[in-house]
Amino acid sequence: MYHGGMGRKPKIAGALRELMVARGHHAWTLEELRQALAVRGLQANFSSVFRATAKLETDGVVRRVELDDGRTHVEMRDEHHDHLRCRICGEVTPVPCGSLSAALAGLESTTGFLITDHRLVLSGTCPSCQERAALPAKPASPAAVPS
Amino acid sequence: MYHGGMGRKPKIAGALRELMVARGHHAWTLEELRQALAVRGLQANFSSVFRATAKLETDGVVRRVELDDGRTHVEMRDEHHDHLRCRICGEVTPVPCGSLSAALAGLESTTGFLITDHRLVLSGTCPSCQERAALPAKPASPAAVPS
DNA sequence: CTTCGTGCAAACATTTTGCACAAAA
DNA sequence: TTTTGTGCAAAATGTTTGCACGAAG
Repeated sequence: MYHGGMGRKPKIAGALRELMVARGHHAWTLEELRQALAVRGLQANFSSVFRATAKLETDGVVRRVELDDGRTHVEMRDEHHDHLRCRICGEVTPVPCGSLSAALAGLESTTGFLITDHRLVLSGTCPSCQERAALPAKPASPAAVPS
Repeated sequence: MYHGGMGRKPKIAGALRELMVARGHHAWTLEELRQALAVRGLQANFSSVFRATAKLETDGVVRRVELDDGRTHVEMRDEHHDHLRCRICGEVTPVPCGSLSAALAGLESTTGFLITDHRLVLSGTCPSCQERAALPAKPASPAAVPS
């Protein structure tokens, strides 16, 4: 016995757009999107999130990007940018790729390739995690410093 | 009834190294490696290729890179470089990333990130595929020119 | 003996699709 | 009615691990 359409709270795709334009987070995995919807009171199935984002992609609203954690991420499709990902906290920050353009133009002429797209994933440590790493593990227990 | 060790033709890892240093191909998927071994007469199991490459990675001989086709690729670990991938024929060409270094240094100071690694995947059309696309589908049927 | 590399199968993680069905048009 | 969006289950895809076992030391 199926109960698919259920109450069918109107729309997942719409809620996803609201979520993603609200920012605070930049590149979402499908599971992150599903959980964020749940927090907002919309219990959606993973498949539905998958299909809703697929539709948003078709409509040109979002773009799918592969960062380096094996899962696909979805982001709003504003102007092109690259990605800075902190290896410690995992947060993804967009960065403009202006300084790259010149380098790409040079590559086109030296390689003969027609470059139609690029994706630059930068890995490193974000400022907050650098601070955290610089501090003793806890001021309260200075003897607990690991190395 | 298992017959695991079989004849155990000496070594997969060694054969993989030979394959990969021989070049002609740059970034290999595990399946590509397995097939290439088969052509050379070494029937290896996918898992064995997986583990052999894992070992090579641990030994610092190869590196794993995620290009944009969903599968993991393996490449020899010489100096760092970026990747040009043709969207038509799929061939991957390494390119030096010298011109990028300056841009990265600039990003470090403007973002506060400590950038420890990067991966640039360029997509486009390689020279051969550009030629192929520019030609009429076949010289024998000039009326078949698409646009 | 122990260690290592291997084949095979199964587990695992993630993405995608098939099907039924409710709501909307 | 048809179309669309949905839940659920299962398939598809790619990666990883468990286990037996032969070869090497």
